[in-house]
Amino acid sequence: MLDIKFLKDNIETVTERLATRGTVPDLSFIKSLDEKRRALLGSVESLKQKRNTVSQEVGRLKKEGKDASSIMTDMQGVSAEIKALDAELAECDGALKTFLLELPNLPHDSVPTGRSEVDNVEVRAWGKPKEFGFVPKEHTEIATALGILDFDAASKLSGARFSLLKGAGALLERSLINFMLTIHTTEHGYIEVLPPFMVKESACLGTGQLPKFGEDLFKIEGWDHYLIPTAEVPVTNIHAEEVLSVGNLPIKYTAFTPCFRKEAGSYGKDVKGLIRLHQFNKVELVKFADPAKSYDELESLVSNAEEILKRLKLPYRVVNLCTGDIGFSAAKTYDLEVWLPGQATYREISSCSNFEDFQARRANIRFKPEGGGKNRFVHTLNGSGLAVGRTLVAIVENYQNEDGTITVPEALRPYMNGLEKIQR
RNA sequence: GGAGAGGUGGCCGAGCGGUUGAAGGCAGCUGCCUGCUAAGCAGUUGUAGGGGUGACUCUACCGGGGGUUCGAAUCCCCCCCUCUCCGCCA
Repeated sequence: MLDIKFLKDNIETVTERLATRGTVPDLSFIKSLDEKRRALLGSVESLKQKRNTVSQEVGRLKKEGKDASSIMTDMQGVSAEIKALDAELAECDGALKTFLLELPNLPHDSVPTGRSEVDNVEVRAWGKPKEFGFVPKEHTEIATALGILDFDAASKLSGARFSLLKGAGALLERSLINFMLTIHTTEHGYIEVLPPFMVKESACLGTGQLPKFGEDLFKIEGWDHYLIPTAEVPVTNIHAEEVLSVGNLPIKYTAFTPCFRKEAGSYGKDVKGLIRLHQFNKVELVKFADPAKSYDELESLVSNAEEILKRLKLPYRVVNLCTGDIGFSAAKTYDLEVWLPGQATYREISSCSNFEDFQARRANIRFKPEGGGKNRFVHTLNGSGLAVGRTLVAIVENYQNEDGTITVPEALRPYMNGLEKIQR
């Protein structure tokens, strides 16, 4: 959510900057709506002041045993008027809030301007795609043949876009989770969190999934709860409605959770394999930062996620998403894209963003600045560290051998009971 | 699921229809004092929003939302959460 004060004083700038994202909002009415609101507020507050003083007067008269019935009757009218104005004011506030909740974040100055993913800018690349002495296969083919992935069983149980891992496949997924969490907690200083996988509507409003993107969420029938689409939602909202002390910043959490997404509108995209599922595992990194330092924190968050790929020796590149491709709540996003030899392409495996105070304002997460003064909103950041299923895909494809086996990356072996090779 | 108790300021805790933004205590801050010394005394300390260049001032906030009333932290209704006991259960 953008700051209404900033917005109404900078309508043209805001419009221009939002336009670079591809949405051209009509902000013209904001100013008049805000003026209307302030006018209403002024009159209702002076009426309330009148009511307060007269009510005290009534109390005093009654105490003295005098008659107050005529002013009491007068005040009935005043109260009715207050009620009507309050209702009008609430309507005004509601309209403003609804509008603000559906307005995306402003892109940071360092975000390249562009319309779609083709305008994203590669920042750096690490590792060289391996040369295979044979034609590398896609993960589905390899893993299915090895009996560690069973899509037939998954679709019998749950339909399309679900997966079922077996044997060494399930072990690989579990080991990856453990591996990532261990590095982030013991080397990168994150506190591990295991949050609920269902959250209330307010949490989804806080991080920006609602009200606009409800069609992507699974809602529990007959209940005000949603399956989390990412750990970002429960973990960021841990500190909703709180005032943190600046000395504790940055607060860094890492969390493993499954993620549930409807993927509505993605029909035909990535239909094969483990790339796009209704349920997938992810290890998430979340930070609450001092606004002055949040962009440094974004860089270190990205490097924390990169470290996982480096340890696994998986080639990747870092991409600075352009204005047309960053998410609704983000001010700036780096994607990590891992090389997939079976598809001969880089695929997104992590997305790391600084949301600045966009989420903090929604979730009301503040901090007391150094030396006191008014409470301010923190900056929130998060990133995948990493998407576990896609990491498994990358390992299967990058570590495949001509004979159909998969070599286990060295860094992972301690987590897999020393297993060096996955074979039938 | 059944029965009960409760949700008040940074924390503890009073208030239960009328100067109560809220006693008292703790904690914090500021002075003063200083041979009763891990002390004493005095003052002060919330958030959000509106108006004013400003000193300042007004409004709202006692879990959330409605209602009754001239007036609600206090009464009524609905909801949420926490705790205790019972039942069920991994």
